[in-house]
Amino acid sequence: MPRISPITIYTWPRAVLHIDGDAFFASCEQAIHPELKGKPVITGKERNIVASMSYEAKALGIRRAISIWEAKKICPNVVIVPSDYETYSLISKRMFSVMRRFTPTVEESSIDEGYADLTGLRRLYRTSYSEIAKQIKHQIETELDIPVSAGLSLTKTLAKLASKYRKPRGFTSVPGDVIHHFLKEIPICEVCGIGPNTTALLKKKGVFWALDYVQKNESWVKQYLGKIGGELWNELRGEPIYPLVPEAKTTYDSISKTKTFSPPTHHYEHLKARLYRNVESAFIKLRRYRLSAKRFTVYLREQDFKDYGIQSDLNRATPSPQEAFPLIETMLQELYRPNVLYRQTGIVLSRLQEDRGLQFELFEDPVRMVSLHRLARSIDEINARYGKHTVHSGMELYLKPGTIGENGRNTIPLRKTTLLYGETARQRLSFPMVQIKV
DNA sequence: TCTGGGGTCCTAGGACCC
DNA sequence: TCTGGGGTCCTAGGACCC
Repeated sequence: MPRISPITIYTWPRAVLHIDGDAFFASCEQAIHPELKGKPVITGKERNIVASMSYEAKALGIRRAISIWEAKKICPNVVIVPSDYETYSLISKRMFSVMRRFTPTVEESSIDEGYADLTGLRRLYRTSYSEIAKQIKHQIETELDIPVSAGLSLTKTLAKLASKYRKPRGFTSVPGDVIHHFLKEIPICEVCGIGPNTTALLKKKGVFWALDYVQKNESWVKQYLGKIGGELWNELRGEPIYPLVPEAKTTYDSISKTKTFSPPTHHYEHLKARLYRNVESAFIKLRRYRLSAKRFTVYLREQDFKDYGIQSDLNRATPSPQEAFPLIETMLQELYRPNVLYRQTGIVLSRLQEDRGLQFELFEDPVRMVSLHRLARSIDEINARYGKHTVHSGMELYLKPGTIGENGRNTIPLRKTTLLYGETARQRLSFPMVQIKV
């Protein structure tokens, strides 16, 4: 038998560019409102938590996830703006379109960062990869008026480390022959994929820098860190494992909504109202993507930050919260302990499928099903026109302080346009309301 | 790090089947 | 008295990311 020799595939080194917006949200605000340039700016007013801060604010010691109140204490004249996600995603789209002018292989990894594969473009532009990278960065910064940092190297992992290396407005190129010099200066915890737990483990094994890591052998890292450990080991050595994924994300594996409230409460109806709000929000998003959900996970977070969840499936995926509410209420009852204070409710929708309209199970009431689905669509239309949660579950009235559930009163100040549906609204309230027959 | 919200992926172990 | 072996699928939970 003749020996069959393996086919050798020769690969050229890739040139991967990582572009990362510097203080992206705050920079967008400064681009749109030039009078804010040079000033400390923070976004996140609507949640009372700093979502993003300009470099001026960072210099004063303001950090992410602190409260707006604390930020004000640090710097009384800090400019506080609500997050304007629509504008940010518009600027984000323009950033990626600049990158796509150079190459179609662009991956949008989040709103403020992405990768571009420049491999092979040297001939086209008759210049080095570094020069092409600098051009892309320059065009983004001048056209959009926002600062970005750029990193260029052989793999996604290296390119991302490179863009982080000098910030803001930095550019770092790490060609193959200097990788080890570069990794000598990178603490292992900075590598994307190495979190706090893995860092702690590696520290015990004497690995502090990215260079220590790549100097271990592959079986060692696989033994301690599994598949991901091996992948990162290769990526850090310049061997590409992770491909660029140019397709835009069009669907989800799961959709969740959680919200923390204070003060914590042990009041059952209040929790239920919070949870129903989460559920409705999650379903709104679900329907926007034309999906339906089969699995539901209900979470309660206790005062000491312990989470308890419970999970259950419907026999068929649904796009309508009405169909899920009975199940969700049962799960909540199962989880709820009267003497515990809770600070957060949450819902996760999973086992998502494309919503292909209605398919009836035996024994189901088709008329009711059709009504429920039409109700959901109508609510979407009304809410699209008049604002989110204009029509919402009557259960949510428990969220208005000083009304039902709190002191037995059942009158409530409503927005003129507030409509209600659901059992609670019909049964418990005596004021005029729009009744929707289900 | 005194703690917000929304995601993805990996893995060990159990259930089940032949 | 001793007690197969292997594959697949599913699940819960952990870890990580922005």
